[in-house]
Amino acid sequence: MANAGPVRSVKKVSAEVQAADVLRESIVSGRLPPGMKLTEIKLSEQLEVSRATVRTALHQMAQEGLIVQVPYTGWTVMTLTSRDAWELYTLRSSLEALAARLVVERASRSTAESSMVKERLTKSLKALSAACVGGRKAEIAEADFALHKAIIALSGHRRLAEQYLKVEQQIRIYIASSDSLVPHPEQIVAQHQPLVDAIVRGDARMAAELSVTHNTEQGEILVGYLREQEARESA
Amino acid sequence: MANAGPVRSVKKVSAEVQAADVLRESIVSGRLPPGMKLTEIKLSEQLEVSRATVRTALHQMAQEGLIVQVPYTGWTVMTLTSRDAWELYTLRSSLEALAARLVVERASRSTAESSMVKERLTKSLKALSAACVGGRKAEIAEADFALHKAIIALSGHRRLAEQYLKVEQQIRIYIASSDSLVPHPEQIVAQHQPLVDAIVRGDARMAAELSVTHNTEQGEILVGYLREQEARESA
DNA sequence: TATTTGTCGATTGTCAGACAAGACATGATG
DNA sequence: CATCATGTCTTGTCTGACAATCGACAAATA
Repeated sequence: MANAGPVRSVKKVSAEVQAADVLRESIVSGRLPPGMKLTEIKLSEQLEVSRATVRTALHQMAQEGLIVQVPYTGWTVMTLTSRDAWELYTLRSSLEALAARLVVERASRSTAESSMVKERLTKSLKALSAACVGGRKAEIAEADFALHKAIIALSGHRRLAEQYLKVEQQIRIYIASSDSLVPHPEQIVAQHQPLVDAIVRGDARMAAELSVTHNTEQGEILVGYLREQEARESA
Repeated sequence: MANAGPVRSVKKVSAEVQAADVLRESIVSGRLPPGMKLTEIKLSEQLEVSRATVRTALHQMAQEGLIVQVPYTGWTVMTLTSRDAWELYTLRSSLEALAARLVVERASRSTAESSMVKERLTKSLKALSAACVGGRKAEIAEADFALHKAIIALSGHRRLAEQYLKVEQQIRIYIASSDSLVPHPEQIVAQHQPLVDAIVRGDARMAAELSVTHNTEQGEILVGYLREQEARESA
């Protein structure tokens, strides 16, 4: 994620998917800001694909919660309120707690699985720690996402991963809009270490609980920040 | 749900949505069985809409997890394995537990909210009870879904409701394929009563726990049934 | 003035038809 | 038997067109 490869090479992907990828990246990176209006024709010109292709890509993005469509009127980049933030963090919290439990269960099945889980999680945690030392917000946020995503991936639950991805992408919209939302580097490792420990230790209950509390805390910070901002704007 | 209004009247819906609705209904009702192959052209003739319109409807159904697409090859109605069942029930379990907690929290905010929650849930439970007396499997399953969905709706969490709907629809594919999966009528009320009680009583922890156990039990029955069936088929 | 009505431009919704591209089955060939 | 050409089916994508709807502004009206 940090160092984009020079060429995508071999893997041929359909124009649909390419268009969707470009759009998604533009949105989660903040290049297309919330509220930005998108029109099919302009996009088809910019992306050099037909309107039909743009359309399917737009529909997919809408499905992913990154844009909204108003019939016969247009598409706009999703604008998220404090309530949306609440929804996203409560949901994320639940999904991660489930994932944490599943990872523990999986690790308890064999020593091979167990050591694999341990290895991946400690690796992600180390990467996060390193990013915190570096101090660059974007990298920290990325490493943070990566750790959480590692837990999800280790759960081996396809639908869970899918739904989680959707939540994550929407959360990225906030991060793109203000990296003051990234917690202080000193706290981050301290926040994640216990969770990883609990999973590695095989304490499912604790792991789930830590997932919930961690996300809830993060969520409350974000919700609070947005509430303030909304109050300021409406004044 | 029971008595459909005489005429849909005013509300005009787009052909896209109509096509999607027809398809969805055909699948969850079992009229289009799992594994059934769908081709865009045939569907466009049957539904009397253009291929483009069918296409967007198909994409949406794929998104909802009801059909799968193999590039350049075709669309088929989703076939679900025992592993899929496991995924669906673990996910459902988590989502419902979250919803239950949120409903309790909401009910604790005002007596008006509280009595509304109580009213809706007891109403749904009574309907379920009545359906059990009736004894018709399809109606029982429907009332069961309705109760669960009522809890979700009462949580007031849009994204949660969306994701839950997706899970529910996929579960319906199983139910459509064999109504032997509907639990025995005598047990059903006994299974749901404690959950409703816990919510009404305001016991969030218990409500969440009951959601999990209830779903897990249901899920294990289904997974077991499917495992047997799969073993029989592979033999 | 305030309110309703009509008109117009912009944008999506839907359509038809065409061709390219990939997947799959079949049969020919070594 | 393995491998490779071949043909067919279906989706992927494009072009261009027209209808339906929305939003805003102007005009008519009370």
